[in-house]
Amino acid sequence: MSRPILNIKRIYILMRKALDERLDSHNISTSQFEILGYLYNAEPMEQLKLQHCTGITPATLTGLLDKLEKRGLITREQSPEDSRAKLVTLTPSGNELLLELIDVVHQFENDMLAGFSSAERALLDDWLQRLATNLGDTRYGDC
Amino acid sequence: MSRPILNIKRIYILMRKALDERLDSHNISTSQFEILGYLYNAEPMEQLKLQHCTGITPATLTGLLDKLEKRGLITREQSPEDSRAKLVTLTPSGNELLLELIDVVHQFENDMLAGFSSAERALLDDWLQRLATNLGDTRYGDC
DNA sequence: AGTATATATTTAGGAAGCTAATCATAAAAG
DNA sequence: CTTTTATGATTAGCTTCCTAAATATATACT
Repeated sequence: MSRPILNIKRIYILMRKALDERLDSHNISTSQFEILGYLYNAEPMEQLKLQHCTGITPATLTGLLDKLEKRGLITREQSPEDSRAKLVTLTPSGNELLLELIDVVHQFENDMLAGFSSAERALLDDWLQRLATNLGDTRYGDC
Repeated sequence: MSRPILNIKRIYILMRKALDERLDSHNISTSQFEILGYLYNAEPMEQLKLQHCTGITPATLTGLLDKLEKRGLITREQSPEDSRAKLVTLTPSGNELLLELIDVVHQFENDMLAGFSSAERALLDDWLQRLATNLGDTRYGDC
């Protein structure tokens, strides 16, 4: 019987494992990559905006940023406009790493989608978005 | 830019959260449901076969079965053919619960796929299988 | 101003998955 | 036989994610 939930779960677990292997030499996780990606070529960004863009919860985000900060890939500073908020910025070293990661991830996605035509990839992308929306995805569009 | 990996990750996280909410009153997780499903209407099954069917690692499976056993939903007994192996069986109480869960999950999947036609659902299912295969899925077909 | 409420982040603690190491039993090799 | 190797399950420990509660600052209401 068709059990989409089990396939999604399986794909996620296999994907993370395979991707973690490829990113292992860079000592970075999928979510960490995601965060760096949003900071690329952007102004310093409030953590709150990163939350909205990634859908990652505040508590999780704090932990991820702690690690990135310790490695010198980002900086966190108090926002001058709101002392509660912190502004996150990509460091030059973070920027350099990100450029390498983008290649690795792009190649990985390509391997994962082997056998899918461009049209199929576009449609799959659309469908994944629809699934996320049906599940109550709250990410914003301006990211 | 299209980032299928981030969409898959997001869908998985949202899916588990939403499904956990619906299964919460039954106090059962997605993976626990998956295991019960394979035991439905089947002979006692070796843990090893459950591993192959679900793709869950032995260590994780042990923990999940511990919980199911404690709740009296399954039994574990030494296999007469191989004293290392254990045979897992659904109890009447487990069977009863499973019947309820199937309805909940079916409804959930239906909600998740809202807006998808039957043909689209079939194709999506096919594509998810292909993704899993590309990622090195090792589940067997005879499950 | 002073109090109450709301917001941005952090801390603490839990669930589910993983790998690596261990234990017991089976199978294979000498 | 006895020793080595392989296999089924478990245990211990890590990671990533979550929720709920705490902290600090901002905003709104008398």
